[in-house]
Formats: sequence, C-alpha cells, structure tokens
Amino acid sequence: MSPLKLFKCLADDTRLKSVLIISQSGEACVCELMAALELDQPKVSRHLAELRKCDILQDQRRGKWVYYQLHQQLPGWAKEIILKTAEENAGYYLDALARLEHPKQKTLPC
Amino acid sequence: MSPLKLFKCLADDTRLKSVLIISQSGEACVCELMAALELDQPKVSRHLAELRKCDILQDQRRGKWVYYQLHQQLPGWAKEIILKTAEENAGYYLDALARLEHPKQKTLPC
DNA sequence: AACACATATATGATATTTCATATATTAATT
DNA sequence: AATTAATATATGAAATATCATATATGTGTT
Repeated sequence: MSPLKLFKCLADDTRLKSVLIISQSGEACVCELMAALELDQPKVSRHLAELRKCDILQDQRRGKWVYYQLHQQLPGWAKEIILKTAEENAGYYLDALARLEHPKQKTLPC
Repeated sequence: MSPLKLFKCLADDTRLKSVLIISQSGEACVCELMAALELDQPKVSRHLAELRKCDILQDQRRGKWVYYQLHQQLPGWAKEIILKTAEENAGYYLDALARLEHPKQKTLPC
C-alpha cells in the first residue's frame, strides 16, 4: 500500500464516506451503504470495488448480502490515518452513519 | 479543512512528495523542489499553488526565492496524518529529499 | 537614478488524460 | 421469479501537462 494509492482512493466523497462509516460501524453491506449514502446501487458497488482492489476494504458474502469491512492486512499507519480522520471529522459522515441500518435493528430487507 | 479536501490535495505524486519533503526539511523553495523532484518549473509551481490555495502550505518570499512550509494553521489531525505518512513511507520520497539542496549547503544558485 | 539584462516564480490558454456518472446488462443467491 | 450485487459501455466533467508569456526581484553599468 503506497501512500499515494491510499490518498487517491480516499479522494472521493463516496469512497471516503464509505470507509469512514465502515471504520466506525465495523462492517456494512452494499444495500446498507446505499441507504446511508442515498446513492444508487451501481455507484456504491463500483466505488466499493475500487476500495477492494487496492486492499483498503475486504468483502465477505453471507447469503445474498456482501459485507465490507476494513481489510485485515491494512498497514497500521493507514488504519491510523483512517481512524484519526474519522475521530476528528465526525460531522462529515455522521448523518450518513445515522442512516446506516444495522443487521440487528433491521426490520425490512434492502 | 475538510478531510475530502485534504485527501484530494494529497492524491497526486508531485503534491504528495512536495508536502512530505517539506514536512521533513522544514521548508523548501521552488527551485529546490524542481531539483528534488526533477520536474520543470511550471509544473512544480502549479502544484504548490494548489497546496497553498487549500491552506496546506504557506509561502514566504525572501528575495528572489519563494519558500514553502507547512501552513501554520493546518489542523492538528491533518498535520499528524502528514507526519505519520512521512515517518512510515520514507522510501517513497527519500531519494527526492536527498536531491534537495539546503540553503547552507547550497553552492550554486538555482 | 535610469537602464538593460538575468534569474525566480506565477499564470493563461489549450490539449490531453483521468475520473465519475448513467444506463443497461449480467451473475449469484434464495 | 425476486433480491442483491457486479460489471460493461458510453458520456460528460474535472484534473493535469505543456508551451508561452507575465511579473517580481536582483545585478551590473553608465
């Protein structure tokens, strides 16, 4: 993971919010992120694919749903940058995070 | 300084190397950065202008030379991200830093 | 001081490349 | 068949590079 690659990946509103939300919630599936970010499915999916391809996120299918979380092999410095950014800029993503339906609260399917 | 703006500004090879070099050297003028990065003058100047406009760097003219350093009002979290990135990714910019001529060592003008 | 000239930096204009979006389609799971 | 997710393609928008030119400072000469 080069620093340039990390910053390029985080230099987009959809991708940055996705990463920050996931860093705070632990994980999220595509349809939850669609609701949180208020974006259509191909758009969310494409950006998640990019984050997956540069090893910032990892995906895990559970039945119909694909859950994304921070990549296990994300270097420590990169993880610290993401967490520091999330801690100090809650206002940037907090309303989106509030729209994130968590599995246990979830009443309706996506 | 929004996190998105910071990451967008750092998402370019020339700008990221400039910021990391300056974070380690304290300051550098345009002609020193040209030598360090092995790039032509307009290219360096434009990228520095962008970093200046989004308040990551500040400039200071001393005679013919314009010196750039980290902006005094850069938020703590942003400065920490830059320093952490520099500490943990020396290999990314170290050869460029080695080409940076410092004022006291400088024998020739730019 | 006025002038010519060299050096350092910034910017305008434009071509090129990169990136994001939209729409349509396909794949996988139940 | 319905739901969830991924991808292909076309299009538009934004970032970047390049070349030329402008501005600012400094030096030397008369």
